[in-house]
Amino acid sequence: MQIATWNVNSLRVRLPQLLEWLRTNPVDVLALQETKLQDADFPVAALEAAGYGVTFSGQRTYNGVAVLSRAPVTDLVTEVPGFEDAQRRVLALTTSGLRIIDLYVPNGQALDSEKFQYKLRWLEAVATWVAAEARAHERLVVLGDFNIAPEDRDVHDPAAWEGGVLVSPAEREQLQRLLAATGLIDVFRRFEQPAKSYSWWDYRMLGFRRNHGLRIDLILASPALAKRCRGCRIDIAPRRLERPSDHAPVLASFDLDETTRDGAPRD
DNA sequence: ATGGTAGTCTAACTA
Repeated sequence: MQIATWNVNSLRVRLPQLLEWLRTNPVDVLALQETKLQDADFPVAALEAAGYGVTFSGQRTYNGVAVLSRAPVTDLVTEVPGFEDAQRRVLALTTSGLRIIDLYVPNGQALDSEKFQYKLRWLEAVATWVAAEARAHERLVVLGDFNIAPEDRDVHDPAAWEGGVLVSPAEREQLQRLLAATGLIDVFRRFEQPAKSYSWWDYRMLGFRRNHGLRIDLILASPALAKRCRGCRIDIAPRRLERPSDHAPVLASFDLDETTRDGAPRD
């Protein structure tokens, strides 16, 4: 079972790249962010033809999340309980025995901005919701664009970023609180990784060519699922293409067989 | 000290 997340920064622009990527990376579940499409404009037919069911919560111009899945979907949620929000940033569903929560965390713009306060309030509400989902679902994956680099090793130049959004103590603490409250695990760090591994590079200042990136796209798994995670990697190939998204996809593979070859339960 | 690029939609906002 392969699961991935990709902030495509406009699904309309990136659809050809997405279809090509799915051909060579036939993942079972793909969480998308920043689709920037109203539901009526979602490219249902093209993705169904590629072998995926589509579930989406869209908005014109900004935000928008979607999940592509090979297996049927149930129990769709597109609102954070008790949190009024016109912005389409969350999508939860169940497929293949897994609870999937796709998140597009607010960027926050600047630490002294109204948008940063919104980011913190949003994270607070989402943490409460995800904690409830974690209690209800043993096999939970929370993935997406978190717009938070968890640690300094996830930042190309921590000194240059100090005092900025994506790395500030306030939002990092919110992320750590979410992990502590839910037991969720950042599976990327469960495996040996190349040094300076990032998932997002600014379009400006030759960010990608100089590997001036941040790792802000995460796959979090519940303890029961993290135990079954067999790998996690960032695929930077799409970031090299003409007219790329500023984010690269992140993939994780899970071994969900209930038993080993000799029939004994695996743990 | 500021700007650089991309997407949406042609003005300015968001990232």
